[in-house]
Amino acid sequence: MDQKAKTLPNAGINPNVSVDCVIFGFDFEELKVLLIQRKEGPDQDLAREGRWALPGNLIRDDESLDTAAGRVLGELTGLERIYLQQFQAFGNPDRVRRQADAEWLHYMREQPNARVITVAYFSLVKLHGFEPQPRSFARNVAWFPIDEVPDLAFDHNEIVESGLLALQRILRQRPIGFELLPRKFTLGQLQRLYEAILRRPLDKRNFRKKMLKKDILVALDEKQQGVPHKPAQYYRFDKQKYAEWEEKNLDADFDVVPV
Amino acid sequence: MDQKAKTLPNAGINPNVSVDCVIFGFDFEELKVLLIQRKEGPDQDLAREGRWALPGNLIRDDESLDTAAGRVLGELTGLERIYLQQFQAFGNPDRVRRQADAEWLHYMREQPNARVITVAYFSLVKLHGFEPQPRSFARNVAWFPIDEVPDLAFDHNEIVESGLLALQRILRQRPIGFELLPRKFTLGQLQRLYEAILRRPLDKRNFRKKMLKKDILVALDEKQQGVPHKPAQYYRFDKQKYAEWEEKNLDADFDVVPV
DNA sequence: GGGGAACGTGTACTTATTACACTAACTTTG
DNA sequence: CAAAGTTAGTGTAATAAGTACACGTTCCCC
Repeated sequence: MDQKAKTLPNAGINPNVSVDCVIFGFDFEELKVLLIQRKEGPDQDLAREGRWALPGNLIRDDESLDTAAGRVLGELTGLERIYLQQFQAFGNPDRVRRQADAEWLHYMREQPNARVITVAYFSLVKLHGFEPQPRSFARNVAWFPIDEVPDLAFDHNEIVESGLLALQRILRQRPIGFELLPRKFTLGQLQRLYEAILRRPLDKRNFRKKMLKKDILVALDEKQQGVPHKPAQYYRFDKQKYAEWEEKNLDADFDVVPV
Repeated sequence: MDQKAKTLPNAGINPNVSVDCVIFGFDFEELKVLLIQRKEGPDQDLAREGRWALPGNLIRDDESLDTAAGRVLGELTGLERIYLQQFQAFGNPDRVRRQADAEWLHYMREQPNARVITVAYFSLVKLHGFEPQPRSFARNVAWFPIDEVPDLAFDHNEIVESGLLALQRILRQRPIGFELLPRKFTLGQLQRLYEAILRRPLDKRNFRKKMLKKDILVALDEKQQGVPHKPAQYYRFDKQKYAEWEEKNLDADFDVVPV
């Protein structure tokens, strides 16, 4: 039985399940999403009409969902050890139908109506100083401001929407915003990040008060340089201190947002 | 191509994706989980050694994930319009392997190493006055206290754990506890429900103060009868009032728990 | 009618949230 | 080199929320 499997071009790949990643980045001004256009080839009409889509792929039979998402991300960005979290599975019967190309022919005969279920992840990338390169399955890669996401392939607009909601929810439970910033950052940058994700203005003094009180930031011996205004103090996030905070507040949310 | 599909016993069923439900109930004392033992038959060794398992099933090609979960629940309990929410997909490569029975033989040849991905839902049932009957795919059905869940089939223990965490999280964001109680209930019962889910004691006066202040409960003209202590006031949850609360507090959690 | 059991209530203290405006430090421009 | 532009950085007073805590009440049962 393995013999036949090995002769199939897609052996070892699960034709029913994919992962898709909503990759967020922050350029100190806006929240952005990384989208791709697929290469020509057998997958071509999966993203019909050249539309932009979320990076994603069918999973292999030997990898977990998390691993598959990490693989997709790695293939696309070359980055590893990136914040990655599953947030929802999508499986409406009309969402994605596999194309009836030769490679899946056997399978299509047996499951003419099956659709692809996708497990969606969101991912946070320090886009500071990182420009994604088209590679592997992507013909084209680009960051889009979250407010200017075009019509995407399949149900990917819905997935982006849900991903943003998930990000907002989790931002108020854990300090994941730092995953989107370089090691050193200013409080102003951090506040703009929170405002970009939550999509509302926050009071500067209250935000700083609440953030500093958590005692998870350490001020560096360094200030901004070359800015046309009063230079800001740099801080970094202290993982160790956050772990301590967490231990003392086992059940509580990590909420730095004035409601 | 449909011809061949129709001759297959499992046509229209997706062999790679299932849904599983963590069904919670509350008997005024403990939080409970509904588990099943499967019927003998082709599925028999899916739940090896007669172990208890979560209710679940492979999905059909013509239904959404939510629909599939609702179907499983309906087949099992006869109940409909029950609180049901997806919380996580599980897909470790070693979690569940399809058995190589005759029905899936074609498929098994092509995907010898595929495993079943499952999308897990949690569900809240008013178990008050409801006794589940073994039916459809279940040989045996029973409620287990959340602290006394036995060794389950596959990775179902892990799924139950995650389901409880998801329930705890969401209980602090929305007033879903009422889904586990009958229409009329006392504040004491409500508090015990919160304590059972969150697994810690809450201060009675503070809990009542916070809960009543939300203005989502209405006192009924009725008190407990036949109890060997001072009879408690009955209340009911007012969905309309909660909708109003929600509108006024768009971003906030619905948190009635003294931290 | 006494004991057992859960119900129902209030207050004083501490902590968190909110709203709000000006000076400081740097660059650029004229 | 002075003025304009820009963001940084800071404090307080008023209100709201959270916390800790104890005792009389009302029913049933014996």
